[in-house]
Amino acid sequence: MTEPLDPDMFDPLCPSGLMPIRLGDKWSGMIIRCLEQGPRRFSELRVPLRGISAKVLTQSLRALERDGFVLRTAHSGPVQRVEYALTPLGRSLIEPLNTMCAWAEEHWEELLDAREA
Amino acid sequence: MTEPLDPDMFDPLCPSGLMPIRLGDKWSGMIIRCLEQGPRRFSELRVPLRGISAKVLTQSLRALERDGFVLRTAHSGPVQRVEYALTPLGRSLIEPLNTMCAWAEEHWEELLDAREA
DNA sequence: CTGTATCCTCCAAGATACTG
DNA sequence: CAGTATCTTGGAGGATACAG
Repeated sequence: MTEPLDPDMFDPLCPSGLMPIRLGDKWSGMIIRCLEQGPRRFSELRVPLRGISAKVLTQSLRALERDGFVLRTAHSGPVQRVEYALTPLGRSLIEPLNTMCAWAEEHWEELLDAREA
Repeated sequence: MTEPLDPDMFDPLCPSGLMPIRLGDKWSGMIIRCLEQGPRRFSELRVPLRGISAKVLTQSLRALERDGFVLRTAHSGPVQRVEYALTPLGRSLIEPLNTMCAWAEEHWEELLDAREA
């Protein structure tokens, strides 16, 4: 491991390098998982993501939208109603996300044990 | 999605919640991938991880060690020589990591396109 | 070679208040 | 309801110098 990896993780355009940009933050992964079962409204997302501030949720959602993971739809009407849904690209992330979570469920006891020692 | 997820992502002990702790940072995932092919020395790791400072590499390695992903071995001798290797737990992360990277390789064109628009 | 010790900067995230 | 506008802060990450 003295040579750059293939693909080079530090190429600014490298896939691996892109991941942290949007999934390395605190909320993106969780938001995507919250949208797995179908579109949700802004305030519906705040419930399972307890603790998230409106500002941060807005920021995260905007970023996910910009990157094509999420689609924002504002329904006009007497009461304001905005829905967020996964795009096909966003849905394609569900599987790798689940792989990670499956790993965590399978190994977190070990992790806790290691941390104590 | 108005109910807590199952498992609840915000349980302090939840697997999903644990992930960002060690893999959400900038370097942990990459370090683990750098150790995939076998043990590496401190300075060998700095090459592919170009740009990482000694301080940050040390911090990351210590954390990975504490969590049981990496094993540190100091070989005594005339010249100091320290090797880092994946533990079985660390190796078990390779697959989910590769799943993520495979996703990225497959979709980053879409991601770039979305970002331009 | 393998780190420590300092100092510094930046920014994600949170708190709070306010708006159409 | 779905956000914006400000202000603040903790801590990750980096630069540099030094040490065993």
